[in-house]
Amino acid sequence: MEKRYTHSDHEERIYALWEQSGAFAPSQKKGAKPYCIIMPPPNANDPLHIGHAMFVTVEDILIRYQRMRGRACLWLPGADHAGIETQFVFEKKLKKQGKSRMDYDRESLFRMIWDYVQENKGVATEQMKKLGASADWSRFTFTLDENVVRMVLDTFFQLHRDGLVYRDLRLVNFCTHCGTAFSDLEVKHVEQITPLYYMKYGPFTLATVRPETKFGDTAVAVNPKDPRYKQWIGKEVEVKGLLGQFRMRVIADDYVDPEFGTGVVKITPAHDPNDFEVWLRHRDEIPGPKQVIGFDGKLSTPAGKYAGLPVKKGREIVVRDLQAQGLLTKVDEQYRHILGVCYRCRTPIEPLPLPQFFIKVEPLVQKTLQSLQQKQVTVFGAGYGKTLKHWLENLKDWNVSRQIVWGIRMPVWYKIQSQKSKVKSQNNNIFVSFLNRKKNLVTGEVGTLLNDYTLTEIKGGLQSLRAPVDADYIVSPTPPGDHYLQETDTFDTWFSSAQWPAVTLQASRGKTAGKTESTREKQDDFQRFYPTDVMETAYDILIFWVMRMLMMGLYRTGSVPFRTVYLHGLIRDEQGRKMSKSLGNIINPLDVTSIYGADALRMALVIRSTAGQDKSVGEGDVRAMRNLTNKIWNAARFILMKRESTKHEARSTKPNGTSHSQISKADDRFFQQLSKVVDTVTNQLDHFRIGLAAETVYNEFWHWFCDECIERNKKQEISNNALLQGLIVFLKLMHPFVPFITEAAYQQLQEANPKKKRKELHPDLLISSPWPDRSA
RNA sequence: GGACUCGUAGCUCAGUGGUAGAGCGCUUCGUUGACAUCGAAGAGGCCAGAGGUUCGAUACCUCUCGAGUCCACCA
Repeated sequence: MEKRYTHSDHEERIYALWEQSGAFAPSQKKGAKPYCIIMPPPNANDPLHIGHAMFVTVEDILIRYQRMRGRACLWLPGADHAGIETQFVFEKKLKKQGKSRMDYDRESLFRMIWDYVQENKGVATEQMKKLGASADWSRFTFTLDENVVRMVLDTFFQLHRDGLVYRDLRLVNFCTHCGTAFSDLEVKHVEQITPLYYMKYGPFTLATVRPETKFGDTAVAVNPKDPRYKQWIGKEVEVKGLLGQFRMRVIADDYVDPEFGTGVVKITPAHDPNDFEVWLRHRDEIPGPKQVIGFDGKLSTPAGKYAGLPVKKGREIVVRDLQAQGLLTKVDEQYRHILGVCYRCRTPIEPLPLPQFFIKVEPLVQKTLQSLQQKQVTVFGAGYGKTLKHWLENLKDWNVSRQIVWGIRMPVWYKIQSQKSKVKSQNNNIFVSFLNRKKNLVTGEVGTLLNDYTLTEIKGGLQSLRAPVDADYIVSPTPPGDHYLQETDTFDTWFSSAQWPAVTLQASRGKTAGKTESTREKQDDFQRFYPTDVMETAYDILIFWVMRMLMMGLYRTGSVPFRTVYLHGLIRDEQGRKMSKSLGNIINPLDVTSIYGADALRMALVIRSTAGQDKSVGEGDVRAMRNLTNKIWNAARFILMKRESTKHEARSTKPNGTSHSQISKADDRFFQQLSKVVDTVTNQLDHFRIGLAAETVYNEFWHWFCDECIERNKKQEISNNALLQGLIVFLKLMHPFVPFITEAAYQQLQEANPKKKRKELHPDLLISSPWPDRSA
C-alpha cells in the first residue's frame, strides 16, 4: 500500500465497481423493506454548485446507511427544465447573437431551447457521480419527459373537473423585462426611498408615489369615519388633471388610513393590488380597471400625450407638468417605501391586470394541515415545521400561468370560428401575435386576422395569444379539434415539480431496466415506494416546493408524498458570508474534489451540520477532512502490515510476557466500547442527527481507535485480530460519509484475504455489506 | 409590523438536566515498527445578561440586549 491515500487513484475505479455491481438499484431480496428518496432534480442546464454537493452528500448518507441496514433503497435522480431560469439564460445567449425571442414562433423557440438543454443535460449527472452519489441512474427522469408531461396535464384536468381551477382577471406580478407574470413568492421586496408626491385632486389633496398612474384612476377613497371628508362620501367631485377636467366618485373604505398622508387615496384598480381589492368591494359604485401601463412597461393610449413613455420617464414628466400647472403641493423626498422587484432581474414588478389561471388552494391546504397535525409528516430543520404551518394558514390562490414558452403548455383550448361562419363568437377578440409565412410579425384580433390568414398559418407561427377574461375555453389533455387555438401560457415550473414524487415513480415504467432487474420489476415502483421516506432539500425552497408537493401529493394520491422532510442549511464561506458572484467567494465543488477528493468535501460539508442551520465551510475544513481520509488509509495500512508480519511469527510465542488472558480482557473492553460506538452512531442516524453522527464517527475513529487502540496494540495490549475487526466496523460506520476511501481500504483488506481469489469476479463490496450489529 | 432562528475557546461551529467539545489557529516538545496530510503536552470559555423551575441549568420557561433569515398591500 502507498504511504498516502491519493483520492485520484481510487475514486473513479471504485465508482465503476459500485455501478457494475448493481448496488444502486433497489435490492430485490424478499422481505427487504423499501426505502425511497426522490432527488430534488437539479436544473438540467446548470453545473453543480455547493448546495447540490450538500444535498448529494446528505441524501447519499441516508441511502447508503439504509442500504447497509438491509432496506431496498431507491434514490431516484432527475433533472429539472427550470422554466424561466433556463429561458432567461437562453435569451441572453440569443441576445449575444443579436436575436431575441420575438424573432421566433413559440414552437421553434421551444425546440431551440430543448436542443440547448440536451447539450448540457448530463453534466450535472456526471458531477454527482464524482461526488459519489449512489443513485439509480437507470430511473433518471426529466421534468419534460413525455410521460411526465402527460401526468401533469392530467392532474390539471382533474383539478379543473373538481372545480379547483378558475380563470380570472387579477392584478398579476408582471416583470416587464422578463415578459411574464410571477407568483407572489417570486417577488422580492426591497426598501427604497421614493418621493411621495402630494397633489391637488379636486377639492382634496392626496399623496401618492405613483403620479403616472393617475390616468387610470376610477375613484377617490376616504375612511368612512374620517370627519374631515364625511360630507363628500357618495358624491362626485370635479377634478382638474393634466388631461383636462373629469368627474370622480368619492367612496368610503376602511382600507384608507386617516393618519397617512392626507387621508385621501386615489383608486387605480389596474395598477395597485389594494386598489383592485377596493374596486372588488365597490363594483357597483365605480368603474373597473383602466389600464394605462402596457405589458411593455410603457404608458399606453389612455395616458394621452404621455403614451409611449417608459414608466420611470413618464413619472418624471408627469411630476414636472403637475408642478407647472400648480397641482403639486409638496414632495416628501425622504419617504421610505417597500418596492416589489423581480427576483431574477430586479426590475420593479408592475401589477397589471391579466386573465390568469388560478388554483384554489383552500381545500388542498386543509388536507395538508390535517396531515401535519396527524404527524404523517415530520419536518427536521430549525423551526421550519412552524414556518410551514404558518404559510399554509395564510396561503392565497396560486397563479400557475406563465408567459414563457419553456415549460409545459397549458391544456386549455379556445374555439375559433372559421371566417365563413355566420355565428358570432366571443373568442374572435382573442389577441394573437404570430409570424406569417414571410416571418413577419403580425398582431391583432384573431377574428379580423382570419380575413387574411388561415387558422393553420396562425397556429404555425404563433408566438402568444391573450384571451379576454370572458373567453370561452375548454380544458382537455388532448387537442379537442382543428378549430381551436391552444393557450400559449405554460405552467409555473413548480406546478409540475409539486407532483414530482408520484410522477417520477409512475414515470419510470417502461424505461430501460437497470442491470439487476427487469422492466417488469420497475412497473410497480409507485406501489412499492410511495409514500417515499425522506424529502431532503434546502430550507429556502420549503414553500415553493415542499409545501406544494404535500398539497398536490395529497390531492393526486390521497396520501402524503413523504414521511420525513429533512432541510439542510445553506453553505457559507469560511467567514460566514453568503456565497455570491459579486463577493467572488463561490466554491465550485468540483474544484475542491479534484484537489482534496470527494470524501473530504462530503465530510467537511456535513460534519457538525445541523438541520435548517447554515454552515460555513472553508478550504481549511476540507483539508482537515482530507487528512481524515489519509488517516483511515494509514490505519488500514498498519493493520494489514501487522497481519502480514504475525503470519510469519510462530503462534506459540507470546510477546513481552503479556498473557493471552490479559489480552483477551483488554479485547473484551475494546469490543464493548466498540459496540457502544456502533450504538451511538446508529441512533444518531436513525434520528437524522447526521452532522452529529459524522462528528461521533470522526472522533471515535481518530481519537479513540487510532490514538488509543492502535497505540495500545503496539504495546501488545490489544490483539491484532481485535484491531482488524474494529477497523472493519469503523469502515462500515464511516462508509456513508466517506464512501470512496472506506471502500478502497476495504478492498485492500479483501485482496490480502486468501479466500478472495474465488471471489474475483464478484468482489465483496463495502457498499453492499451489512451495517455492523449493535452488539458486535 | 408578523414569524422563525442564533448568541458556547481567537475564528467557524457541534453538544448535553449532573467534572465543557471538534476543526482551524496558537505555545512547547517529538522523524523509535501506520500516518509530519502525524504524535505528545499545553494555553484559551462566569456557554450574551437577568429572573424562574429544579437537589442541581450552558441546556427547560419568561423577559432584556445583540445578530441574522423569511414574510408583509399602508397609498
